[in-house]
Amino acid sequence: WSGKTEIAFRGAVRTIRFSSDGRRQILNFYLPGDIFGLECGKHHTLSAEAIGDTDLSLVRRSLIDTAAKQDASSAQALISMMQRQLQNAQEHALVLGRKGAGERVAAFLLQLADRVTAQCEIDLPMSRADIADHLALTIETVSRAFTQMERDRTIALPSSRHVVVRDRCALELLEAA
Amino acid sequence: WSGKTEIAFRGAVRTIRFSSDGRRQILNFYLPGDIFGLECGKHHTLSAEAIGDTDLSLVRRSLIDTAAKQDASSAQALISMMQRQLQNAQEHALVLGRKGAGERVAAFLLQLADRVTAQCEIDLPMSRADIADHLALTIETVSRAFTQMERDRTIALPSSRHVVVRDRCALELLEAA
DNA sequence: CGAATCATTGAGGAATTTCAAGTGGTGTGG
DNA sequence: CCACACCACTTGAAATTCCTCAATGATTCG
Repeated sequence: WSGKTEIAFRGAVRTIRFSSDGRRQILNFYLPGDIFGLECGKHHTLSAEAIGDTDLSLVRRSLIDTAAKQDASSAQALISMMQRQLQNAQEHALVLGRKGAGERVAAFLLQLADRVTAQCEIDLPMSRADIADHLALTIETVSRAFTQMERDRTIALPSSRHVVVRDRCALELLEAA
Repeated sequence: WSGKTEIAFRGAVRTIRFSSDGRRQILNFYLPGDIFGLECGKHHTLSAEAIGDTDLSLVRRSLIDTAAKQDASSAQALISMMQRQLQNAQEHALVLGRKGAGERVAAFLLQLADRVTAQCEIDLPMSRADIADHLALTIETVSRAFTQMERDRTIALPSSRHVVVRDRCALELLEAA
């Protein structure tokens, strides 16, 4: 995968990097409407995978660059999208570096809740393993965090891929912990 | 601090984010010649501090943006700088997420070694606390990692702020571990 | 129904943090 | 010049958190 920028229409996408010894880190998940691939420079440093059936719109990188060259406003748009990506990456570093397991999962759920239309009903397109590799935890630890939140009545889990946020405040409190 | 992009001439700078409960995460260190502040969008999400005496060159953000608008090549330059920053942030997330204490310190030293002229003699401008807050470890763990490397003859520590890389291969091996 | 995959749960172990004490250099005042 | 205080750093032992390993449950699909 190289030289393309993409927009997810349906489904979900994960961007991945592998450490030298094969451990997987999921950098981000992309939902319908999100744009990704902006970071690709000359070297391929990451790969992207669809999660389940996904419709994408591909845009050649060269098209974007020439558009940015010719049109000041597209250049500005590109720059501010990259700024958001950069801030997002830094936020992620903060979460990985300075938060415990429960706090990471809470932050993840809140971030997701803000991105979907029904802000209390989240359909997780990704597996526990994906969440674990995004938050730098194990599957088991993620699962335990979910169960704990369910016990505390912070969330409900009608099914393992469907989360209902019962108490957003408690979730925000948990994130800060 | 806002709306400025800066170039370090002398000394060093750290960029910082605080988690809601006050824990500090140092996102990056900047050495002479480095450029930082590209990520600043409308909201201030991070702050920057000089480490010791530092000379800086400030550039108004608006100047950069207008330059990018008028000149295609400056826009391209800005975009590729941001790409590098983004890749760097993702690499950092990988380090924080998927590496142990020793590996993080090794990665940090290698990264630093590649940035200074004398590739084996590193003068650390930052304290152990700064390194700890960058690598998401404690002061003590960083200190222990240094001591361990010294015992293994991987590095030498003439003083606590001066590192001599004795065996770069061992360091690279350690990083991958 | 059985197999396969994904998720949950529990017990034990490993790595890092926390807490507490000690070292070493540096500057200051006697 | 030495005693002292101060700071950053180092070191050790105990505590905590998360991971590993192993078993069990739930859901889907042939």
